[in-house]
Amino acid sequence: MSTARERILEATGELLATKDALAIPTRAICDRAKVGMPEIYRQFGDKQGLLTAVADIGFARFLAEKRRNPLTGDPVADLSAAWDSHVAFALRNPHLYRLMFTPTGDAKPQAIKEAQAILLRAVERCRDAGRLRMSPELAGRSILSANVGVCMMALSFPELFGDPALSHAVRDAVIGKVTGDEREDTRIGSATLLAQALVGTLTGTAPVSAADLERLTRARRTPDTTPEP
Amino acid sequence: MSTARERILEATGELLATKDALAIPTRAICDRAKVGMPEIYRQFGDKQGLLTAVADIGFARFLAEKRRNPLTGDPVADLSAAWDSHVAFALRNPHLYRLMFTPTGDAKPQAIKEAQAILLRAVERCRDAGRLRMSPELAGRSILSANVGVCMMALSFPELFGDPALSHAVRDAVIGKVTGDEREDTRIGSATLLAQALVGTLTGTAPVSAADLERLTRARRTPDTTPEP
DNA sequence: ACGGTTCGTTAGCGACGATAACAAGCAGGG
DNA sequence: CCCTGCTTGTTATCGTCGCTAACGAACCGT
Repeated sequence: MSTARERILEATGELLATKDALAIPTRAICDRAKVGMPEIYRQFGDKQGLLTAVADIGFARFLAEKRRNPLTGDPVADLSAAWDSHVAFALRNPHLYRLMFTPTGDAKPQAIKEAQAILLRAVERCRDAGRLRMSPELAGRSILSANVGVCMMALSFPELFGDPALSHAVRDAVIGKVTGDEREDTRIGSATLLAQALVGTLTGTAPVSAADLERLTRARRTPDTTPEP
Repeated sequence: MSTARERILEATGELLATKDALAIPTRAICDRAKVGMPEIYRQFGDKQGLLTAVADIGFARFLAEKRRNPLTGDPVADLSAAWDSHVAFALRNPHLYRLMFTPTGDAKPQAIKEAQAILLRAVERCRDAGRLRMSPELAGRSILSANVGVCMMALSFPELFGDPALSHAVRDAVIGKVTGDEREDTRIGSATLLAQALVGTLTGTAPVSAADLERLTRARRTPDTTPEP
């Protein structure tokens, strides 16, 4: 048999799969957990305390799911995968997600700092790969803010904002801005082709190596890594 | 003397400036509005009905504030200004904002479609100026989702996400991606300079006009407007 | 065996959302 | 004028909620 505290947390989590957190009566929790009402207040002091404890457990699951995400060689692709797993978690546990990311009153779960820390590490891998254009802190918070916004809108107004293409658009926008958007390369590449064509038509000589041009443009690009004032 | 309905709405709005919506007792509303309790239920049928009515009034103020925003010649700059006024409104009316954008239960205010419509018009002005890279609908929803996310995180976790620089970073990211980021022009411009230098060194002739190259690159860019499959 | 801690049970308080029942005012038509 | 119908105010009450007090039973180490 599990302890009373564990049963209360588990029962709350199960009821949270059906109703919103504030719509769950403590008596229903006690019934399901086979516990008397005072046990909740002995263990958590408050209903808010119970809910924040549940939110923290939710964060633990959330972060465990993110840690289980394998790291590929491309840290930017890992950022995208983390974004998608975030959205999937929100859609799979809507009420728990709202409890975690829109705390009521002054009951802010402190586990969000850990989520930010994990994102920070993922962003720092991008920086180490030379693919970050701002401070890791600002980058991580930008991604998390936009990610939460997409999830909240998808949960609150699914008919208008539930489209997965919306999530992908915002994801590519913010990740692309934070890291060096790979479209830059293709665009500069097309300008390179243009330059090659110009050289070819104007001189009739063989075009310059694309690798040479790429090296030159990369040299021009790196100073942009410093944050704007 | 105003009608009972107006007094109830006004009283609720005033109390909403101090507490969260769900923490406001209907009796406090009745006391302040000088109304008996049944009046609320005669007018709005429900507390949810009252709150959604208040949320709709909040949307009206929100949209009026946006409409008051003057239109400059640069539609992209107008998008940025709209983003900033959105954030300012959220920080000025935190509880009302949460009531508007994170509805409880099934009480979704329908006024959000109007907000999306206004954003849509602002985005279409960008498209008419040739500065849009996706469908206006997707663009508007992307901006609104990210905007709401920044506001919600700033309200819920101000010590971590209250930095205005964070709002600006996400704003520039999503607006830059949706419209044609002006950095593209500068980057392509530098590549153009590179091409000019190449042409100059390899041939010794006068470089091609930058306007000609810009016209060519713009011709290559427009097909990207079509949404990805 | 004993005292302290944890857990379960009952009962109850005060506040809340919501409703019923009824009275007061005020319109317009006979 | 009264009668009728509608909106507004008043009081009382119901059921539920979060929360607590009081008491008792089980457990555990010394």
